[in-house]
Amino acid sequence: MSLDIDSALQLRRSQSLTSIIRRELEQMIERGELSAGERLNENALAAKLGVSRGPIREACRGLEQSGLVNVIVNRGVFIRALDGREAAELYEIRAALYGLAGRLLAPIVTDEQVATLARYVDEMDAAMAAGDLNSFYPRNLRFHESIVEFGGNGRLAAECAAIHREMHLLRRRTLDMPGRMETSNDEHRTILERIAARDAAGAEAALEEHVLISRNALFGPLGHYPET
Amino acid sequence: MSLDIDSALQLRRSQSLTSIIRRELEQMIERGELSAGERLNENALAAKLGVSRGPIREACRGLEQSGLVNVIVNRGVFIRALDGREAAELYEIRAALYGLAGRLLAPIVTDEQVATLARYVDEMDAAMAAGDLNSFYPRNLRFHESIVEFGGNGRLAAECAAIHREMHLLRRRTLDMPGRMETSNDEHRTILERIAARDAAGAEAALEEHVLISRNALFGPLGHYPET
DNA sequence: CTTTTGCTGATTGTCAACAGTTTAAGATCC
DNA sequence: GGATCTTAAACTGTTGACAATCAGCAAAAG
Repeated sequence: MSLDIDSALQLRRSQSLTSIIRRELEQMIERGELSAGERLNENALAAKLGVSRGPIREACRGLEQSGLVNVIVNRGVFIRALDGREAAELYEIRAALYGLAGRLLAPIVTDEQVATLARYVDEMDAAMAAGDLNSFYPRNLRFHESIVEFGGNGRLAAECAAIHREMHLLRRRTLDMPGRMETSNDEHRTILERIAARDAAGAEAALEEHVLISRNALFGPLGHYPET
Repeated sequence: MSLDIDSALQLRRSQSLTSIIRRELEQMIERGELSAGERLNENALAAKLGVSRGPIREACRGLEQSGLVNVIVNRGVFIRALDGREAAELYEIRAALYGLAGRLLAPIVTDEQVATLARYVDEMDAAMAAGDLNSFYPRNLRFHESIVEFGGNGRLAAECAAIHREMHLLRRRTLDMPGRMETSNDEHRTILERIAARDAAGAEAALEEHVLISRNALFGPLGHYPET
């Protein structure tokens, strides 16, 4: 896990140790190597990465601001744990933002972009038929990312990516549920059709609903926020 | 501007210097004491606040992640400047989030909350009649904050506050424009009426439109993003 | 037996110093 | 006079060390 010497020296002209470490920690969280509630030991991390505590601490302050860790004074930094209420809140926001993305994209989408999105959906179908979840998941990610990116609002894309990162703080995954993969891709087809038809309002509604259905698959169709 | 010794020692039991400094810098940006593009000198800041560079740097990494500053390696941290495109993108996101807030609030709003919102609108009318912009602006802020807070999605409120902070990176202010104050409060009344009527879709639409009208007052009603 | 008090080790918060890079002024040359 | 190289000052990136604080445990008091 130690950083390559040559590339590290190259990178340090254009990147600081802090940013490298921050990205490393983000990926560790995304891969689940750091689980929610766990504490980050500054000394241990510094020793493991071969740097001093300064850059580690700076990276942690960045992670704190992006919501991936909690910092308690004189106690340390803890990988943030999303409780049910916070997760539900995030899903609501995510639904609104994806809806916006669909509304933005529909009027300006190119045929080529539609073809790209269609390819993702087809590949998800194939992965589904093969029961290959490890292949399904990245396509699913790319499908949603592409819709947001093609929409042309760069900040929206960044915001959605940040929310997606934060979702990894929740242990349970929606798509792990039996049968969710099939219905999920049906929804993807609906979204695709409405985008291809340049139907802004329809695409917005379909994307919002898609996210909210995912939330309900986790929490059940509640009117209120779940406690845990 | 040096921190009061006694209160500083009190606070250091519950807060780190880093968080104090971060808040201080945020307020400096909000008050316009730090203007866009300006560079932060770590040594000067450290001397001015009576601390070392460590906490300063940590605070800056937090500000970087929340989008208030840009960090260029070996060059320093610069107060971020919002160009027209980024500002327009932010307005789009803000419109969607405020729309969501209205949709969430309408079904659950209490009579007391409606009365509070009505009071803000009345006070804005009074400020308007007196031509008192310095009184209008904080009521306007509280009106929007309250709608988001009453909606019950705490994360949404935090997100809206972050976007609002970021808006201060834009020099021109919407409400400074002649006539905007009047039309703005008309829109507030519409929003209030629809919330009071528990009309979720109507409140959502009114809030979205309100934000987009503000954007257009800045940029003109464009279909595309302005260059500057 | 439970609670409180006082240690001990580990960990965080902060600082001052060092190393490398950028910037800007001055000298040199055309 | 203008351009380019040189050099020094200023600044950032990083480090190691010191002081303050916290968690855990043992001993003493009730």
